[in-house]
Amino acid sequence: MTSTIKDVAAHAGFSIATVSRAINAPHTVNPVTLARVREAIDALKFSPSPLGRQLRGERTRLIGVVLPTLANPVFAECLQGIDELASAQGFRLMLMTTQYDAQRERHAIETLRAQRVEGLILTVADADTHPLLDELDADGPLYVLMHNDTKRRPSVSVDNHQAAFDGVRTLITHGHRRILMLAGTLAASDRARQRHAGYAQAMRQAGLTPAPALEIDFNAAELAPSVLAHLTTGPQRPTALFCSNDLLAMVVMRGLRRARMRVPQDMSILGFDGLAVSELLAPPLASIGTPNGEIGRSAWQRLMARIGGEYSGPSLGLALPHTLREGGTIAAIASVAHAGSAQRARSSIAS
Amino acid sequence: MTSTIKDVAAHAGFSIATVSRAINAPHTVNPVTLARVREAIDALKFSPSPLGRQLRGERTRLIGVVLPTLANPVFAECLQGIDELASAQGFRLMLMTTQYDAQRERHAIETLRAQRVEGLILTVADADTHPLLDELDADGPLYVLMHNDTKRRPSVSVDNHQAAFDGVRTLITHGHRRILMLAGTLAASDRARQRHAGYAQAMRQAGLTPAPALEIDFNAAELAPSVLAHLTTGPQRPTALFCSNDLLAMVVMRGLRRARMRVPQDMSILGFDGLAVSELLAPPLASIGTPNGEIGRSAWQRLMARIGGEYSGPSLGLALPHTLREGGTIAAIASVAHAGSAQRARSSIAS
DNA sequence: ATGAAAGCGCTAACAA
DNA sequence: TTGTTAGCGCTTTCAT
Repeated sequence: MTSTIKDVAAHAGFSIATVSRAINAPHTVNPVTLARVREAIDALKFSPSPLGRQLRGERTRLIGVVLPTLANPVFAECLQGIDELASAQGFRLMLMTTQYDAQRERHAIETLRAQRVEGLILTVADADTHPLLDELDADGPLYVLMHNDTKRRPSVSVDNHQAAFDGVRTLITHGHRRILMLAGTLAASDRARQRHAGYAQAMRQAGLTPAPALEIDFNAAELAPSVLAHLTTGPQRPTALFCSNDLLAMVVMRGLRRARMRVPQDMSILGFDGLAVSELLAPPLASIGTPNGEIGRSAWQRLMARIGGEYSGPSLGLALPHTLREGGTIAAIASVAHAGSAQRARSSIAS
Repeated sequence: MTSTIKDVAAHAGFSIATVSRAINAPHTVNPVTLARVREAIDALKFSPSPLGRQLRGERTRLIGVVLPTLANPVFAECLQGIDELASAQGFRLMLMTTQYDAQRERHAIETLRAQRVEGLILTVADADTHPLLDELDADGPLYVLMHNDTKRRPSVSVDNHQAAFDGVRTLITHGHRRILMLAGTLAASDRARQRHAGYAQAMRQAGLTPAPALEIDFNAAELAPSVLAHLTTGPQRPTALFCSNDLLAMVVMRGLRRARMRVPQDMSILGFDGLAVSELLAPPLASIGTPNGEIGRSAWQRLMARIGGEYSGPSLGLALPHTLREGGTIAAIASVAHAGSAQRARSSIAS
């Protein structure tokens, strides 16, 4: 294994060039020679070092993947999709996570670039205004964005605006009028903004007034009391929450339950991501689903197309279809009106 | 960026050797020279190609990670832990997943080895009988196993036997006597066997008869009718289920609910993994927790120790402490006895 | 303190 | 068809 092409050449009694050819262009070498070389390769358990090839300026067969985090299954699922195709096609993946930090995004890209990856698949905080991406556009490597829904750069995503619009429409259709949007770590991201825009449009179109997104630190795993109060008290309290991702929705759901609010009777909840696990909740979380595995695979294919030079210039941003999973966390507004009965039910659950 | 050490040398007016020294051993070069070289480096935005270094036989600063899947957050969390330390220490991670397939395990290891990784962190299906690991011991890169609980090789895990024992003890303490163990894809893995052994020991110690683990394909996302029947009907039906992982537990929980079984009143459930998401269920899943991030970090540290030559021979298998998260899915057996009331409750929920 | 040169494993002209 | 040779970018003797 630690043997080199030289060893094989010596063992087989030919030059290293012949060995190289035997490996890379078998048809150009005499069958008998070929056989001998192969024998030697087997005997020495030789496998050509990618390093030599890579340095030689050949294709490195290395793809860099930059993700915010793996703690969110969304990205783990994307990565899974990428990995499927990558390993099937003999590429190696180099992974870096950024924790949504611009500094780390820069570092990751530079590291990967230094490693001479042939391409990059990335999810960044903000795709439109990212100077790094301009640099990549300028002198490579080629990249495809994932989950960054932008028209200006090659990307695979869903139409976040439309998806949020559809979801909020559904809430409105169920009779909700006081709908609040909750956003997590993504608050500063392009996705969050687009989702909020979709929410706002749906609200306005129904003659309702959109509110700014309420930012939640969902790593805290506990809902802040002030937030909870905001959600649960007062005559203007929302009857439905649109959460910018499922993890957040799950945390909120739990927080509400602890405050003796019933979901969906006292509060409807709509998530975003369509995580497999969130469907296992009781009731299953209603959520706008993004085809994560497919997004990963699709990003891979686009990247390969770009690398192969068959890049279709016109369609920069590819939006895959989103789905609307109607779980059990959306109630028609009628059932919310009866504060009295909700009250009763609540106390019956109490401790 | 695409500039080489040569360009820098030319630009600075020194030889490439001096540039190399300026980078790797600044103190050995004249301060004035150093300044000039650095200037050139900045001007050309030069960063040394890892490829050259790697080929030169230097350290590649590359670590391979081999995991069964990323669809299970357990591994995503481990990877997250690894990545934290790796990027902090300037290492690059090369990732491959195996889908629990021995063939792919082999392929992954060979690929990574060919890439000249300095070390390997892996989770394999069966650590004890794995011929590949013997090869690695012989002349592979150094490795550390993760979540493979074996005494024979360097590994970081929990004591699966003990953990399962503790968990099942708790079920028994709650009065359960007919406890069944359910296993998923891991059925063939060393972990699953150890967990089953722990289950069996706890059962026997309480004078109960352990049953073979019931194998469930939890990728199906639906419980097979035959399985469901097995769990829910007959006088010998179990009152508690010990699931070999949380994902499985979640699927089972949902399946039971659909069959109008209440958790925990009609069936207690104990999971394994302690996933963050499973705690967001209602009720929160009782689960034996493994410190995944910590396992990842710990595996990293052991690997670094081995690579650095400070390997502590004696303690091959490191078992991190597991936790027992007592969620809401375990009921004392008394409440199960009243089949009548359960029946009533069930029908009141019906459709 | 600096430079010249060899070589890591490999591929691709170019020769024979 | 096969061999010779020149690098790819870098580090590292060994000279100077």
